[in-house]
Amino acid sequence: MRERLTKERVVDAAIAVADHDGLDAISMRRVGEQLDVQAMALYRHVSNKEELVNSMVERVAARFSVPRTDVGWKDALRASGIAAYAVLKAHPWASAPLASRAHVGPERLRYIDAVLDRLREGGLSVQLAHFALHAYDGHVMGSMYRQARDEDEADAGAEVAALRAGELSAQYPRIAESMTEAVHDDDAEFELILDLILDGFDRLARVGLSRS
Amino acid sequence: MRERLTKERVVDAAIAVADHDGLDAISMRRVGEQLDVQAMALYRHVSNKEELVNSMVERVAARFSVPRTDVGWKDALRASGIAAYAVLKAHPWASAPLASRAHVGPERLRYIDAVLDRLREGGLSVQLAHFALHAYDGHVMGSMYRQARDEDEADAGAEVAALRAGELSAQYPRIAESMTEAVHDDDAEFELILDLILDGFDRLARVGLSRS
DNA sequence: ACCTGAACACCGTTCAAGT
DNA sequence: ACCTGAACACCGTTCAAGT
Repeated sequence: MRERLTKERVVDAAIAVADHDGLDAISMRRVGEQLDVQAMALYRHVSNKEELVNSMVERVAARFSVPRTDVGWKDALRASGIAAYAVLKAHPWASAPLASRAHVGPERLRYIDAVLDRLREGGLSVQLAHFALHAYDGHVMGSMYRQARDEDEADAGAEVAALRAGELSAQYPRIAESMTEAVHDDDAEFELILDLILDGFDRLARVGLSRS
Repeated sequence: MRERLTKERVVDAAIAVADHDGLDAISMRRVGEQLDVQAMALYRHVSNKEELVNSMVERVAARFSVPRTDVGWKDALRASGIAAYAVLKAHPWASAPLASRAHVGPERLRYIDAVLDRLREGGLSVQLAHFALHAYDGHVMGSMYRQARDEDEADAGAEVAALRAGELSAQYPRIAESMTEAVHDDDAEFELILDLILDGFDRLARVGLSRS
């Protein structure tokens, strides 16, 4: 009845749990349950929980598509950034480990190398490309990290609730203004800042960063 | 002998533990031990672990100094960003909760309101200031979040170790180039990207973002 | 060869009991 | 009023045992 366990099935099951209930819901017992197996059986396929999580993250990173080489570097990186953002939207729990750079595996390296290559081709020095990678990557992973927590916990806190209700607007007038007048469109915001980063580094590259 | 417990002492002890061993080392039993008290005694002063962590984060946020109002907005925000970054460097465990926007308390709101005020004064529309806040805040909190994990775990992974050893440089040539030729100066990187963000939004404000 | 049961040292948290 | 002990339902992980 029960299929034989494989590492692939273990990681799949863990991803299903995380997609449903978040990364904190991952426990060896819970993943085992998902597979109709005792927690201890998982240790045949992953050496410990950390390796399981790393494998889950790698699986997500494997879905990041490398920037195209047949269009301009900014267009290519813009598109690959938006694509990675979309992948993360489907697996928001992966944002935290990805943003924190805990364990960088081969899939991640493949992606990073391709991004660096585009940046270099865009005329950025090795030094500037290194900075640009961190700005780009930090923005892509970091944006989803912030959003993930904004949603999944309704743990807004008493103050934010009061703000939303219109109280405290005297105490924090600019926040009140922002909450009532600004459009809160995470996707538009993501793209605007992404462009700002790419254009900013383009400008720096063209000015020529002599020190490097 | 033992001083009476107060919420302040509980939070102080927890911060000491986190400064020493990271956020994951925080447990009610461990914090109790630090205070020569059973874990259960802490529940007199915090309603649960989540509230304890929120209080720890608020204490760090209390040390963020608001941007000055007697200099230009970009200089002011540049300085306050660097100051916040320095505070986080002393308490890197706070970066994760701050970057994720889990629980925003009064100290955080005070800081955010002041940043928004400077941005508005710089001529940014409500909409643009809202985006700029996220870019600015995400960069400040996010940079330290990445660095925190880069260091505290020597869990670099087999691949990164191999890269450092010069192997795999054929497979990931751009990463190899970056590792050998680029200067890895986190502070300089932080400031360059901070400037890029501030200058970018300044430019957008001056061009006039008609939609908003 | 593959999975399980029992066990160990941890968690957060509740609640009745001690002083 | 303030702290503790015992307990409950969880963790990750080890190891000997079962099939």
